[in-house]
Amino acid sequence: MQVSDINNYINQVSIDCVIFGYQNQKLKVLAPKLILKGDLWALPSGFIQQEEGIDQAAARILEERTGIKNVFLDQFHVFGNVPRTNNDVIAKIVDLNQDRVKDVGLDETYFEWLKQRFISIGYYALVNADEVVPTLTFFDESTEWYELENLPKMVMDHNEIVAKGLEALRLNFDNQFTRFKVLPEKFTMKELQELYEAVYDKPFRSNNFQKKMLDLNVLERLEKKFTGAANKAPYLYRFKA
Amino acid sequence: MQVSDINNYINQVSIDCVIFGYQNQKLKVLAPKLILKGDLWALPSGFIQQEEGIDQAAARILEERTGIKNVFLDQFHVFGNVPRTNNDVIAKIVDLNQDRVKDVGLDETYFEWLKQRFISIGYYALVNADEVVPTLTFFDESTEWYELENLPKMVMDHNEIVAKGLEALRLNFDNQFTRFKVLPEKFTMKELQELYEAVYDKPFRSNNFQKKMLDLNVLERLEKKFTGAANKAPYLYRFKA
DNA sequence: ACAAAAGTGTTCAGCCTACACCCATGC
DNA sequence: GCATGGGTGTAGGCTGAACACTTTTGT
Repeated sequence: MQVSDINNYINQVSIDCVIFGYQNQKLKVLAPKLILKGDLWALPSGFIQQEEGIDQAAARILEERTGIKNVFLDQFHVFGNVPRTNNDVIAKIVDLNQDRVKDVGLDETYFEWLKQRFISIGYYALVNADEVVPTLTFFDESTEWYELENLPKMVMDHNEIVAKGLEALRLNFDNQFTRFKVLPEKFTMKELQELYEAVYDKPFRSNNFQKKMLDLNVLERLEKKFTGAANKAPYLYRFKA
Repeated sequence: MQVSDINNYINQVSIDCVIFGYQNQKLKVLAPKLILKGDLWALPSGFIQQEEGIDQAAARILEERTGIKNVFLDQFHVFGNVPRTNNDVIAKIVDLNQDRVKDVGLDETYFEWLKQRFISIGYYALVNADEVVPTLTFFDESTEWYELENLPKMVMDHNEIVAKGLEALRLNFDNQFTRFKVLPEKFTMKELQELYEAVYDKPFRSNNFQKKMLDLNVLERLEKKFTGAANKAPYLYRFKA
């Protein structure tokens, strides 16, 4: 991050990404832990360049933080009620990490810029957690996946942003689940059901679930999958083109 | 509008208000006509002050343009894909209205500021059109209510913003209609139905409509309303506190 | 008595839920 | 054959739409 960059960003506007990850039949959220004495987390965030659209910016930020390209992202809300600054947290981090400040080429101007009031546009995405290779920024100590029940304390209104992002994910999931690349190319109905159960955190009945899915008319039934298990072989499905 | 104001605004962020008005059983949109040779309209817009939240800013902008206070406003989308500037339109208006520029205390700095790229937060509201006393800005020739079918050509993506605002209004109407102050304190079921029919631009069956409304459990039935007409007197209703 | 419009009841179809049953597979 | 889990069928309940009917009011 070069200081010159801040001149190319839109001022006082940020993008916060609620990156949901699917892993071991569980829905998780990616959250960097801030490099502080206390325990405090944040959402992966970034800023909007003058030449790029906001959707584009969100995709770039997500790629910078996770290494994953071509992810479907959806904007869900803008958070901009005052007071909304990270003033004290940034000051503390800078203070505690003086030794690293020069190494990474940051300077006081940048930190002051960050301490302004920000309006933040919330985006959510759903990715395969195992594909993610998190990149740490100057402010991060580590980045981990957290289950929604164990979500740690986050800066400002970031906990609220996650809650609203989850709400939006669930609300739109029937229309969007084919666009998230979390299942293998070919998958069984059971695998799709497990994904649904993770997202909504509740069980579905397999027969009714299958009926609902097939009625959506977005699945293509393929050959059967012989697993070697002592039971009927399930069909494989693929999303229609 | 003082030039000094732009230093107190958040840069490159605006708020566009889709102000729906109810009048003569019709749903309309408030749109100022730009003071140009050609015919071009825009949405009432404004900017966010450093000390105010975005919801607050939207309420202030709406009040500045319509004179109405305490209106329920809902944020529905952010528009921020590039290119998104009013460059040419502003240049033309300034050029055509040189004589008025100094009178109203505007200067080149302000116009240059306006020509930047803007990210715009969309809000919608629904008001009683007859209560509105529109205020004209430097850029407006007039301000009128337009029925949705006759919506004129607007700058940038403003037509799209209206479309998305209408979609949001309809989507949330069952949950929000009690918060819009467009009906009199006491109203008949028929009056409520006419409002619904205006919003959704389709007829409802009075018996099914009544059942649905009463099931929502937000209406309080009051005394009958004797109009003098040669038919059964309808009940009056009030929104529950 | 009658017309006009408000209000109520009732049936029908569609959808989701829940329970029961049948089928393929490997031991 | 039998346990296991996939897949299908069907009855019950809820919701919303359409139709028919009853009630109230002023002329």
